[in-house]
Amino acid sequence: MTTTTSNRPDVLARADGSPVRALVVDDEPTLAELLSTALRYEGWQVDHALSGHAAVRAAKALDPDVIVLDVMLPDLSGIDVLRRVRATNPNVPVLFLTAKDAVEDRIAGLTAGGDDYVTKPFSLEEVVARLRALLRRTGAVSSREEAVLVVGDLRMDEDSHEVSRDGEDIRLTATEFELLRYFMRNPKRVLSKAQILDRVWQYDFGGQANIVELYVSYLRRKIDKGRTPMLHTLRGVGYVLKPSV
Amino acid sequence: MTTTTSNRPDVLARADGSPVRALVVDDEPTLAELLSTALRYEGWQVDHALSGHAAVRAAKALDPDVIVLDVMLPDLSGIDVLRRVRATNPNVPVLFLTAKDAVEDRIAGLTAGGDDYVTKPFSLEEVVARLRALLRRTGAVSSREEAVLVVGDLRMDEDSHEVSRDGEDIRLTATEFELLRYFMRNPKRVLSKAQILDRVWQYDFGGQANIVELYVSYLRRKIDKGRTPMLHTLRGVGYVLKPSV
DNA sequence: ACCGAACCTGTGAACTTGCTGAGGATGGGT
DNA sequence: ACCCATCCTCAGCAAGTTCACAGGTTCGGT
Repeated sequence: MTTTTSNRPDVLARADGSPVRALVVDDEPTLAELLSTALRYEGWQVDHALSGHAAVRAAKALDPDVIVLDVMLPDLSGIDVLRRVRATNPNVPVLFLTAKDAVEDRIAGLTAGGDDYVTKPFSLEEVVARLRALLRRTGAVSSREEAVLVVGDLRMDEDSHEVSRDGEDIRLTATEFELLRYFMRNPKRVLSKAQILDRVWQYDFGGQANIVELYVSYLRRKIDKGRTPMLHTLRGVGYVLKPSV
Repeated sequence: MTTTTSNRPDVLARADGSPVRALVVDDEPTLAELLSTALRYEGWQVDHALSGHAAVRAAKALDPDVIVLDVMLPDLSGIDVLRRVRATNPNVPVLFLTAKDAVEDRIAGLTAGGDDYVTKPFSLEEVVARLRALLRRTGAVSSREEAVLVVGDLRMDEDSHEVSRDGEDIRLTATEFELLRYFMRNPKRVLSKAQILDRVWQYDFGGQANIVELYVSYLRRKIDKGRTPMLHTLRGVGYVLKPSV
């Protein structure tokens, strides 16, 4: 069961086994590209639209399983796009992108229907996690999978944010949680510091590169302290999370 | 029991197991959309009509289990719609939406048959709760479910509005009750402040965002004071209600 | 053994987030 | 008309979190 089309342990798929279809809507080409690439890496089929009108057309033509929608588009407001898209795709879940300091971007009611949003600047890990959560909830994909990640005796419940090792509860901060989630979604795979930085930190992070080392150190303190280590350093390469067995 | 079609603990269904069918009638597209999406998220099958005539037609065609009906439609009065709908669907329960300052006796006439109403602006949590109550009362759905929510030693009777923890009665205000109900319908799931705001507060709430913090604080005072805490803060993420075990 | 590079981690400052007391506004009930 | 419960704003405090920096440690190669 480990060797499917991808060696990722947890690629989501639709009921008929075909890949998840996502539509990314952002007028900034760089961001649209960044998101598209990240989602393709999840094994999904991705299209993107650079305007509201294009988004409405694309939604109609492609019938995506999920939509990532920047609420700040030049031609149509987020709510307009949503309404028009819902006219043809009444059930598609939407993840909204909104500026953090947006003067009340009127996101009110957007999460009410079960949709969700993330604020810019976001981390890719966060976007992907939320999309997966949306897909899980709406049942659009065949996920035998629960919202629980398990690696060895390490356990993470994405819904309740509970983490435990060998039954013992572990409290993590938001950043630690995201970092560990990234590791747990890629067990036994070496992740370089650059990869981790790109994935777990906000895309505009401009700080010192050793922040990853610092947080790995924090994580080890919480999950490896006094136990068989699961988080290993590969000098000059990166880090791996491996079952302690 | 964890792996049903949805991971919601309490999705209502009809006798034959098919989803509940709801018809939303409101001439304001945004509101109709908001309601429809929220009800779909409950796992129901939803259609909406934007006028009285369309509503009558839709009711005939769809034979819904429940109808959400704005009494203030441009083409037909609420009474007319009700009368015509009842001609083809004599038993369908109706939840009326009415403006706050609407004349009281008219509503009284409408709801005489066991129907119910909420005033605009409403909170989604309230609408959903009333609809669930209507469905329960009319027996249109197979609800093994009682009107009682239980999480750990916390108990809430939705019909009598009684709340107790470990046998001890707790008096809650209306807002506190709705907030706790939302938590109890989503135990062990992180709820963000935005989600809570969208769901528990009226859709036109434009106030300070820290209102959620305030009410969580009130709730804790009443349900957690001097006990093992059940309402936990996840900094930067949201809140979770968990059994104190 | 030695050396430099890579990595680890203690310290503390800056910042963010959440909590809660005080009090104003509102509205229903008597 | 008054009172009281409730809802909500505001603002200050407390606590948690993120991050830079720097000195210490480990590792691999020679």
